[in-house]
Amino acid sequence: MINIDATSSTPIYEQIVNEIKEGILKGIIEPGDKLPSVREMAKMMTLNPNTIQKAYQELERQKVTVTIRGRGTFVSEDYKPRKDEEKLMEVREFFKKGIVEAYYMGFKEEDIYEMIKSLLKELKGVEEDD
Amino acid sequence: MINIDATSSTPIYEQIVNEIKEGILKGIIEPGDKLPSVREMAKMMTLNPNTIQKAYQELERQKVTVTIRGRGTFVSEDYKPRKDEEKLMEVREFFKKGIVEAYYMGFKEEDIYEMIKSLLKELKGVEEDD
Amino acid sequence: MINIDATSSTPIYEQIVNEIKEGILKGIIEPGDKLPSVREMAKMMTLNPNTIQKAYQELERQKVTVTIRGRGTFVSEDYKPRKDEEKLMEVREFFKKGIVEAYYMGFKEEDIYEMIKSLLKELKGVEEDD
Amino acid sequence: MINIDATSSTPIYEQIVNEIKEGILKGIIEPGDKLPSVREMAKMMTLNPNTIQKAYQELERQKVTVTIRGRGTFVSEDYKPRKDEEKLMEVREFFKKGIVEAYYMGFKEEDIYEMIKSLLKELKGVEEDD
DNA sequence: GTGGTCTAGACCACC
DNA sequence: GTGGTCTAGACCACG
Repeated sequence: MINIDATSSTPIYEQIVNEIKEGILKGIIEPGDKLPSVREMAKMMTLNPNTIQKAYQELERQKVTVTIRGRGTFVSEDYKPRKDEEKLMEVREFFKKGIVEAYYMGFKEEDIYEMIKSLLKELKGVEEDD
Repeated sequence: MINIDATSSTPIYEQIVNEIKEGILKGIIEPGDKLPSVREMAKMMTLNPNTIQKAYQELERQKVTVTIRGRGTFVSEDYKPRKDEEKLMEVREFFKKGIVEAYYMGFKEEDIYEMIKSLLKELKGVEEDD
Repeated sequence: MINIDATSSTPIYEQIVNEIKEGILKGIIEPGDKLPSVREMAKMMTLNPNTIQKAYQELERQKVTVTIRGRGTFVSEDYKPRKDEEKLMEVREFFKKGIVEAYYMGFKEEDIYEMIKSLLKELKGVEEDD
Repeated sequence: MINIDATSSTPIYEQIVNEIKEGILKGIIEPGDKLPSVREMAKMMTLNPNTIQKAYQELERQKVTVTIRGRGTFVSEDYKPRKDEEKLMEVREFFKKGIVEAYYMGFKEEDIYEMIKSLLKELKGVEEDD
């Protein structure tokens, strides 16, 4: 389920964080679900346990997961979205970089909207029916 | 004109590249314009000339600028957009990360479209009226 | 294995790039092989690590190598040749310069073909027999 | 007749040298012909006279031209090809770089011979009938 | 004046 | 351990 590109410039632990957050949005992983243990995950993905550990810590820091001592790591059931100024700028930056690069690839506004639309569908399409 | 965030995890030279590409899109810098010399820019931004040099070389590698020996670095007059598969994935990734983070901030689809729209206006709004 | 001519007008980092690409063609270095670390290579060649770094980054930019974070730099296993117009012109230029200079040395057509043949053998002769 | 690319990494004076040597091979300029004066050439090509001067000096150093004080610069009538070891290595290097890059573009041996053949025709085709 | 290369030495994030 | 970034300062070729 989790695809890692070892040659990417994005750190592996960050790729894991992204993939898990994406999996939750898509409904593949649900609130309350237990994540595999650090060791288990490390073995599955043939990665250094320290890398998984760092990913889990980051997820917890973002309140996406909670860790219960002795039980494991679970997807938060009561995740409360929080807009802080910093996060908002970060999102803007992602979009801005995307748009700038898109323009330099010859994209038109419509192409950009098209891509956004397709990504929105991919990420939340599952729950579209509620 | 160029804002650098020294605390950002994005390397300084990359921030410079982004800012210049953005400035060109916005029409603040125009094709044919000369960029400040490496030393001049370094002094202006109180950065090491090597850092500017790296940014300029990356811009040239991307064909955003051309350098003329002994004269300086200029914004390309004949930039030809090219879509390669890799670049396309990169853009998709930027947007995907933006959308995922936006959802985790509590954004709705409309909020995302709103932000994209505002960014598109900011980046290309100047030329929209001709 | 890598021979550097410090007196050459060709930059050292570029000589390194060329030598490594040549080594791969000759089969001396194989896809998947790890290159010496930047520091190791720098020590071996008594060069500054930054110089090696620049060579390695250029190799990666050309997709000749990939780097895996924390592990090192490796020869690409899946190198996909791509002809772009610009590269084609570059190759033509190399050959043209070679031919012009050859004529000025008194070479005949046969001599030129002879030299090309000998170089082709040298560069790919190893795999010729499979 | 002389095409200069100001954005090329090849120095302008060197491009001039190459173009003139090529023109002589092609028979466009003939032994005994007078080259335009430095100032004249500089005005024609809108280049700095120093650049032309440097090109002419290099041509003379290579014995491709001779300068007669007060009369001007002329294409040598009695050019004697000289193979020195150094020149030979230089030619080999040009060809080697061309071949290496050609292989990395996906060229086969035949493609390389094809390109060489086409260049030979282009450069000496005119005199093929003697 | 311009950009390009190189050295020396430092600090950092990642695995 | 690995590569990546940055500073400081030097030297060079080119126009």
